[in-house]
Amino acid sequence: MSPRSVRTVAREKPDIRTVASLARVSIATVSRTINGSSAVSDKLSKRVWQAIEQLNYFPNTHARSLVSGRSRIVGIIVEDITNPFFPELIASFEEFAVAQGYEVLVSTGKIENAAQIERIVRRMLERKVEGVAVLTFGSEESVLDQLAMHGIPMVLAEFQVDNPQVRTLAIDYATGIREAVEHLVALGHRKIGYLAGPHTLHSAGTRLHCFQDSTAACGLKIGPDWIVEADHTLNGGVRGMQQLLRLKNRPTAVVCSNDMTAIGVLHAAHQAKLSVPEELSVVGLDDIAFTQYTLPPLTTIGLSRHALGRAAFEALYQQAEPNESSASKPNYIVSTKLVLRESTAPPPAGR
Amino acid sequence: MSPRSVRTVAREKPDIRTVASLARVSIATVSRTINGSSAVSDKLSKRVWQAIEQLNYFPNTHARSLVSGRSRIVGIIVEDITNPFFPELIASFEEFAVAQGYEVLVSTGKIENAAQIERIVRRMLERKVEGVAVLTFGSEESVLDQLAMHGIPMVLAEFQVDNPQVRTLAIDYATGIREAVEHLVALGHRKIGYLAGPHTLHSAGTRLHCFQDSTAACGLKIGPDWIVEADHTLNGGVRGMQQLLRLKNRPTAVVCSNDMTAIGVLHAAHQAKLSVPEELSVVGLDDIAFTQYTLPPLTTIGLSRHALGRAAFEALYQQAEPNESSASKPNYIVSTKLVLRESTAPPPAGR
DNA sequence: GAAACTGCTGGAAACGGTTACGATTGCCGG
DNA sequence: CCGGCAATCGTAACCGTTTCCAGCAGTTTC
Repeated sequence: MSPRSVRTVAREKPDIRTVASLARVSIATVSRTINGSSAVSDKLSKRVWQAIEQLNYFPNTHARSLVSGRSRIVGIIVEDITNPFFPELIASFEEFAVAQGYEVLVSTGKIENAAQIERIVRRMLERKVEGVAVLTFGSEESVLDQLAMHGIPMVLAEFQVDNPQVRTLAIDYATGIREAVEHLVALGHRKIGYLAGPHTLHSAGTRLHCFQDSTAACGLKIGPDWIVEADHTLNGGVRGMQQLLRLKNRPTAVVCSNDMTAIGVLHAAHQAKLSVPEELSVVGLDDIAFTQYTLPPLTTIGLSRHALGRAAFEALYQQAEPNESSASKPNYIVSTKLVLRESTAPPPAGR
Repeated sequence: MSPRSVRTVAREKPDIRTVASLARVSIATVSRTINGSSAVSDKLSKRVWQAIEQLNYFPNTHARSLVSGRSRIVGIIVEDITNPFFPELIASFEEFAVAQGYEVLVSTGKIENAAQIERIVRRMLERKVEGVAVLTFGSEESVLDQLAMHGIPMVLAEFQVDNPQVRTLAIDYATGIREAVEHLVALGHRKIGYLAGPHTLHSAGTRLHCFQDSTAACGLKIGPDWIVEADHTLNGGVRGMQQLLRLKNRPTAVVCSNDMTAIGVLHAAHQAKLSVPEELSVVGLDDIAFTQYTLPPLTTIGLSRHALGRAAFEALYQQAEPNESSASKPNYIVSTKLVLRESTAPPPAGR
């Protein structure tokens, strides 16, 4: 009738049966040639592929995962979509997942109460994910427990857990952070402050330890009020810096647990008429894109979200794919390194 | 044997059959009470819910969508995950989708050649999405065509298309942009530049038109080289501003097609020792979180990603849910408004 | 008091694949 | 020429739901 019906007519979606009959073989053979699950003669295989091509056929994912029990879906849980680090991490994770024919189910949004946890676990379970990457704050241990209870493989960053279903991605914060404090020390700084991440976040803890180790190794004495806990947000950085500014004896440099914090610090310093880097040096961590465009451009410890996303997916993939010939359980290591820009300089003359 | 086996034992996942036999009813009845697809007596209904509760049962999504033909998955396609606007948009979209029991399939990543388009369409088709929100650059028309050809409902921002399967979200850029130029004019500016988005992006086109209409309405004459095309990235903003700076007669204010561009402008101005806002006023568009923390904080035209994400999902939902009693095809409107911060001021004395 | 409805309920047939199992074929050595 | 074995293929069972259809009470209507 209407012309539009022509455009959307799209002849019936082809069956596996359609393919089989066009190729004059059984549906079992079609399935086998598609999945390579068992040998098919060249002659038939050719006919089948030809029919598939001709019909523009592709298998119905739902039927497939219903019978095989494998969904080819992996989940990823992050909390702070506002920090550009995470979108890029998700994008990378997705890239590798899609390349292997997996789809990814993303859960963003803070998770604060039992109902939300329940909801996330439910989503993952309903769609029968084959694994979940948990890259979040630390408040989610109960998510881990529930997922583990259902036997779902997981991977998490920088947080050892005794469950064999859980793999840990080792991130070498130590190197980058050491480079950063050595850099500051070389510039002449002796009083270095630290804006930590939330104590609930495990990776924030290891970052802090790396900082403490590095300063100790350099023979620095770090005043206890030079270390203040922020929350990895812009505003947290502002407040943290304001707290440092109230000190009578304050640091001449401050390293931050992430870039968002550092950008907040820049803002707070400017408000207080403190010029960076002349009167205060600051270094961030993550190397998000914005750090190149702050005033001044931020010296920061680079951490590749691309590498992290890849490692996260691969760790999952290995557990999901039974045929993957590696009984090994490699310790994925993601490295970090200092990238110098313009937010660091020697401390002001009077120390 | 090992203690761990206890933790992951997780008795067999309950069937619909398990529920049925525990409740002493047929599986048809269980299905009906769950879906409310047809009346079930109170007595049986109660027994069924009780059994569900007791077994901690939930339906197998794959089986469900195999037979029903409905996947309860919607897709969303964005290109620039690096612009914080989009992650927040995705998060909002996801929030509303999940609230309605939908799952969302995200496709990020630039789409530049036919193979990538093919890949995206394939992903959406394989998982049988019930609709797709396309919020991207303009280069993807062939994605639209292919999706439309398969009869998949779509929603896109600010881009009219003649296909009835496609709904358009109207975004009221006019108001916010008018407020912005009126604001600048009130401050005394008469020479206003514009850093446009890529011409391939339709919404960038309408933004530009709004700017031109507003300046015309104010009786301003805009020099042709005051309008330069950027690409909505940080670096694009830098380059665009540098181009404006090369002009002998350059604008005293510049409005940008988005915040990323504006932040780039701030950076370029600083490099050129131009102080904002004293020597140059700049206004962005989007109101991403970072604009509060730039130096100076950016005056920008706010556009709620929350509202946009909601509108996008609802437009899709309406097309997907047959029972939704609205034959109406509402024009979703998302509004914009100017938010004043510190990047605008009267032009320097000598005009 | 039978016929015609109404409202619930259960049996069984799909949905579109994968895969266990058996059947068929071809090739080989004896 | 025959038995045996490996390679290949087809038949049918199954995955966990939804839903059509028929059955069966309990009412209502003549």
